[in-house]
Amino acid sequence: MISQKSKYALRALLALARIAPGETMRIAAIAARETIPKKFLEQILLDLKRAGFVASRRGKHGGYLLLRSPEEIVFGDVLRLMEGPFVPLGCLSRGGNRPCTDCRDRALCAVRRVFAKVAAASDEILDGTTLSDLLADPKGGSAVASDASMGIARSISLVKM
Amino acid sequence: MISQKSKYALRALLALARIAPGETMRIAAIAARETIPKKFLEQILLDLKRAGFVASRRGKHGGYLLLRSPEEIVFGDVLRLMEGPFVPLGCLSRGGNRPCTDCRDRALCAVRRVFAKVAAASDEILDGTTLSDLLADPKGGSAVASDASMGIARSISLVKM
DNA sequence: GCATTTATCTACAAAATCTATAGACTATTA
DNA sequence: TAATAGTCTATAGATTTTGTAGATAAATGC
Repeated sequence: MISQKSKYALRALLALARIAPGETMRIAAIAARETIPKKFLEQILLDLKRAGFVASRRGKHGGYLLLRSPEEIVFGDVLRLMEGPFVPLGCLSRGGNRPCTDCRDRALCAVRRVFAKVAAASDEILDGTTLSDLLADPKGGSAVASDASMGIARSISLVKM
Repeated sequence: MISQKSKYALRALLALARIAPGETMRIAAIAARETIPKKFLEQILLDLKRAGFVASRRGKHGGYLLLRSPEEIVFGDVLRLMEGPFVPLGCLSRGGNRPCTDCRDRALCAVRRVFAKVAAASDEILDGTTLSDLLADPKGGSAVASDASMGIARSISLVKM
């Protein structure tokens, strides 16, 4: 389950993506517009700033602005910043293959292997979607085709183990 | 991130899948074999029992056994039992389309749409993997092909929105 | 310079969730 | 009827999440 913090971060970035390039938006304005607790949002924006997603200006006419263009702001990057590695198992940190501490036999590793697939499939979507995908087309979201019905998922190609 | 509880549940089921059909395995034995706190495992097994995955016998020579065959025990079902709906956003309960309470504008819905894809991709893997997949082939896990390298994910076909 | 505005920082607190433990109880078997 | 093994309810400790408080620092306009 994604945290409120991540959701707030994505919404704040989307709010900033909607203003004119070079302009700023105040924390209070973002908070009001997106229904986010202001003091909580402050911390989130600082995290986003330290990670280089946004910049800020102080004083009158201050506020926040995007530091990268919406095409360059990838969902997966934002989520990994806010949540730590977005993986279903602790031992599955991005690219890492270190065993879990309580992984004594093949059984757990088998479990791990399944969740590695889940993580890879999630990353594929999250790393293939940027802010601009959401701005451009309210129906779409990423380059991935989407025309099947809920229960009838068919195949995923090339999921890394 | 998957909970310890789910991991324990899957490991316990795998342990039961490895004994001869019709035989039982005691809680204490499962706990020792899989390094799971015994009293915690008790609760987990009760949940699994109420959901119809396992049955139990009391008294001497009692214990637990699988109620369904390993081919019929689907990862996704176990996880949804232990974790609630395995989706990245609260408003994405299985099949449901009810809006989030704080989903005021298109922006958040756009966020929601991306995570719907993630949920669908996860479900596809988790619902396509059974206990028997793990028992049969320690290298495999599900029917999904897996031969790409980590960073080079390519395409996912037919992810439901 | 001074007041105002706005972001920055550190610490803390309330709430929820996760993980696990305790202990009394019930059913089964020998 | 004693021993074994699952059942049930309550609770406690730890961690994480979510949010708040209050002081500080920088920029701007007058």
